[in-house]
Amino acid sequence: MRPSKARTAAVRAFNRFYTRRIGALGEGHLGSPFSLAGARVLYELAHRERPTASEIADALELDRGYLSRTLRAFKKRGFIATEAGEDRRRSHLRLTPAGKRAFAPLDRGARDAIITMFQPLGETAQRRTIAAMRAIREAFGDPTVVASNRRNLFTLRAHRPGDMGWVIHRHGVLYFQEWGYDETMEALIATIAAEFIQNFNPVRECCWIAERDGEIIGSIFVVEKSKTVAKLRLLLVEPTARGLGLGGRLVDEVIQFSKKAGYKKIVLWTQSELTAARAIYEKKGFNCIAEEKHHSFGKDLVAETWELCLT
Amino acid sequence: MRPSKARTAAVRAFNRFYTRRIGALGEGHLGSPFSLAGARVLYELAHRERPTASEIADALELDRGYLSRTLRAFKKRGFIATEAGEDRRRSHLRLTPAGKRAFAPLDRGARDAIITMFQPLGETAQRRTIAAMRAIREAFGDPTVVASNRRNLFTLRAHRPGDMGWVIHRHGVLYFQEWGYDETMEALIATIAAEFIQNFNPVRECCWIAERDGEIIGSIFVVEKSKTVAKLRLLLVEPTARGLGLGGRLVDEVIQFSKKAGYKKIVLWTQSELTAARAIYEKKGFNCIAEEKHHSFGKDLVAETWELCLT
DNA sequence: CGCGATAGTTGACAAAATCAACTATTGGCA
DNA sequence: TGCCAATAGTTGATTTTGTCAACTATCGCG
Repeated sequence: MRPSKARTAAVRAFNRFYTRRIGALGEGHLGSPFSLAGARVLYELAHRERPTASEIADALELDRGYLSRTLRAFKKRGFIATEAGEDRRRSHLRLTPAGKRAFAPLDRGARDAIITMFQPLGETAQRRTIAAMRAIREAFGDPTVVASNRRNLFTLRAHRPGDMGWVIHRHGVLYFQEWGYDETMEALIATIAAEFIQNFNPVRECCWIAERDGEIIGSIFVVEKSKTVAKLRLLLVEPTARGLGLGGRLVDEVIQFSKKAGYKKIVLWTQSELTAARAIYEKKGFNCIAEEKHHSFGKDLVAETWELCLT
Repeated sequence: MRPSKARTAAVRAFNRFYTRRIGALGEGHLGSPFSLAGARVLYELAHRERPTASEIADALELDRGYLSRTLRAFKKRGFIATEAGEDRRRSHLRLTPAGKRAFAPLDRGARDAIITMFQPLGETAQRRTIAAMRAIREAFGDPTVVASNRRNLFTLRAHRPGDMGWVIHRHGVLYFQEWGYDETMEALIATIAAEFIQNFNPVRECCWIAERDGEIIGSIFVVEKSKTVAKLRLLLVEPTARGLGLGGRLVDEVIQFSKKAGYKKIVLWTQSELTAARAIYEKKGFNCIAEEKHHSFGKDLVAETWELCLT
């Protein structure tokens, strides 16, 4: 789709803005004996497995002759070692310990520059900015982002202080935005989360927090309902993380955990209109065993109880 | 706030990605007889009102000598005309019709490059990308904008969906980080917040959320303890917002509201070690009327009850 | 008036980048 | 097998880009 004039203008403004910003923080090579190009080459050397010269030239879109000279200078200074490979035209490059030492302050410089740039921002602003950067990369098909999405590159971990609040917060915001639930919904979630912590039994219960780029993108809980029945709760997937199969993965974790913990059955409570979640439950073998109309969260809803027999 | 490792890494990845992208679309000067620097200078000349050389040098962060030469070349080619101003040291620059003609294809090139880049994106992706770009620009906005924000200090508002979770989240994180409270602390906060929503009586109870730049920086609650006694709860000020007098302001709101609502007394419960909060209560006229040792949140604590008579 | 600051220019250089020619290999194919 | 186009990397020559410091002309101000 052809972008409108206003959009092209906005992009150009952003490009100008960001060109200056990147120039200002200069990849951290300012004050080091390396040029921007040199710093970028070192970065590639540090982050690749025995790359060839062409590989780096392609990655950085550098002239091969120019790169050759740069590499020769590095060799002369003892920063890189070469190993002949199968193909004797090309040689594989590798940072020597001295090279790593030379790169370290540069790397730190780049990190510090970013820290300085981010320091003044608050938690929300930081999170928003990171999300925005990710969105841009995704939009323009940055292969690494796309690949990381495709490979389901998120991590699951146990809960930590702050997580319950986060789960409550996001439930509140998302259910309000997407379905118009009022704040009593959030109160219910808060009660559930509080109970979870207060009665937490690590052998019989579990919570998974999904992260990507250090940002929480989803959650799921399983709690003991009775000796033989587990209850799945608080499945949440951030809008920006949908389509990765995260929801399914979280439910899988719950099923696996419940089996290992010796439960015979998993039940869950949801609303009929939450179709995305229902689809996941259905796919994982859950059956809807009861429906009930009710008025909650400022809406007329149909509650559903689903169950999955583990035997 | 210091960004986490994951965040710095994400920013670096974005910078690398965007450096390449900007390089690739090269401001549209590719295929034109202008260098990147030349093109940028032309752009500034085209979009400013009779700028001086220094103005452009500052805007583009170019060396004045270098710029001087670039401008001389443009003059020689008839692209710019100079007019002496009041101050005879500086002269005002202006694109001649020939200069405009020379700039036109360049400008078109830049636009086309962006159109090509955006073309494959659908409406939603485009909108999201533009929003993301704006978010980034805002986040790193001009120092002037930031300064003006700082002068606006903060705004107070009533609670909305998502706020309870936020309050819980930040209590959990901050008490953990600053005092080492474990997650049962967060659970308690969650219970309090849930109760607040569930029993909310707007005539007798209130919640204030403090915002700055659309970001929550503090909270306070007042709830009914009895007909005559109000209870102050969940006073929180973000570390980044400390020193603005926000804590005092929030307590003032509570006192004012409680008087208006006809309470005779305000009480609150806190821990002896939370000195910053204690200082505020003391300053506002509260007295500590009871102390009690207890073990909670994974720590040995001394709980205190404070009260303020409103009569 | 005189002095320090500002705008802009210039020369001398250094660094960065480009281009094209060149060697040494490789892989494919008749 | 031997030939040839393609690939990886190197090198020389050159241009472009950027930096530094010195210099002129003007301004603002006590």
